[in-house]
Amino acid sequence: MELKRADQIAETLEEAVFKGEYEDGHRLDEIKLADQFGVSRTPIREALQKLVLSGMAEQIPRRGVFVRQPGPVELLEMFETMAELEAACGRFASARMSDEGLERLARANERCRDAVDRDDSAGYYLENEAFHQEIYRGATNSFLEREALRLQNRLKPYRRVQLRFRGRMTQSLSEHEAIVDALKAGDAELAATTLRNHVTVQGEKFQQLMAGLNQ
Amino acid sequence: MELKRADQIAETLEEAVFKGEYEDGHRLDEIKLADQFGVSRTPIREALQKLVLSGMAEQIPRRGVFVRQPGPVELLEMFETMAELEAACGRFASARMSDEGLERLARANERCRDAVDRDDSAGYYLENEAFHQEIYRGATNSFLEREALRLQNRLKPYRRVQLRFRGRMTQSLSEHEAIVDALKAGDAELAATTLRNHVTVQGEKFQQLMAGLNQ
DNA sequence: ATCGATATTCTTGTATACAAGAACGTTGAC
DNA sequence: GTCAACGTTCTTGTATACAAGAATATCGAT
Repeated sequence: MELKRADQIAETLEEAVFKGEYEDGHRLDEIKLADQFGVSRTPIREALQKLVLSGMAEQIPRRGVFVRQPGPVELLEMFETMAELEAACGRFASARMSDEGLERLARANERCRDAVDRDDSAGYYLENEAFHQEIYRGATNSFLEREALRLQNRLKPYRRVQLRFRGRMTQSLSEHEAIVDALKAGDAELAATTLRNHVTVQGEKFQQLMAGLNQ
Repeated sequence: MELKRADQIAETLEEAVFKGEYEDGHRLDEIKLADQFGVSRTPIREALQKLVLSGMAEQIPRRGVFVRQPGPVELLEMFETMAELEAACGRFASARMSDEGLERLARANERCRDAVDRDDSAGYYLENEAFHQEIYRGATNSFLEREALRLQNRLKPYRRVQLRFRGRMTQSLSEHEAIVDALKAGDAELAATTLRNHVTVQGEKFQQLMAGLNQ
């Protein structure tokens, strides 16, 4: 389906905020953006409203729309929440995932292993994402799946950095195998616990890296 | 802070959708709404976009904005997700809740008991809401607290009906006491389990009532 | 040089206009 | 009577205009 101009612009702006092209507190100027995109202010205003409602910017009435990059505390909280959502997905998936789903999950993890063998962190990152999305799908709860995808997407720029730690890909793969085993065994608690710990480690690695950069 | 007109209209429309004033699939006519609220289409369009982005309506480009009342399956999924979010809040709160917070929680539950004694389901409903919000706060994770509040608010029209079941208030109160005990004991798993079960029962009661009405 | 008041400029929120696409009604053929 | 094509009407998406409020600049007094 064809997106209207305002929606296209919203996607472009969200990507730019993700990439850090605008720093925290930057005011998104309607007139400048209208010039930049070659449109009137109306679709720009509509696009900015999307950013505000998704939490990537905040609006102060009659003052403007300001970019909001999450600080370290908020990121920690988001990773904690992501860990709990993934644990919930794992719990449901352990009972509800079909045999086909388990097959796809195992294959996604094999592609993760191939990426580790190649020392390919970009490939690992993509296959890791697909691995987790297979579990969200396996929870067989569309609402929870959407919530998990939304937060996974929100944390995308930060999830990547954890792979910079030496040995993290190998460790992550090992954790994946424990997750797959728990799901195959139909062990709800084990699936929940291994997933929660797996994502918690992601958040911790991120915090450690940020702490290192700020010194 | 003073809300702009568009935001005021959005709140009014959201309340109307909550209350079921618009049935599922109803097209929200920009021109009619502009007349009704005595404004131009511009703030109406902005308000409608809020409804779309919060999931209460869907937009089909160049066709219009249509109200989306969740069906039974989606409601079940939302209650399931709510149960998992509350379990997560309970897990964190068991370790992080302050003594003052535990005091406030116990007092909120005493007000629930008073409402049961009066056979006051409206009062119970309000105090029950405050009870749960105290646990969200006690999780000491602002992001998770906002997510839980958002879904609690979304499920508001449906949570109320469960109290129509005979004996449900007394049962709910009993479950509350188990929750308070688990939090006081600092038992993360018990807190999570009792909260998850408590909210799952809410969802189940709702389904049973809907099934009865549809016959 | 600094500070407060006032004036000016700029940006936002809303109103209105217009083009394009969708929905609906009418007409003619079968 | 039904269906397809065409014409008309209505609604949406975007452009532009304007008023109001916020931000910034300037000027005068100390």
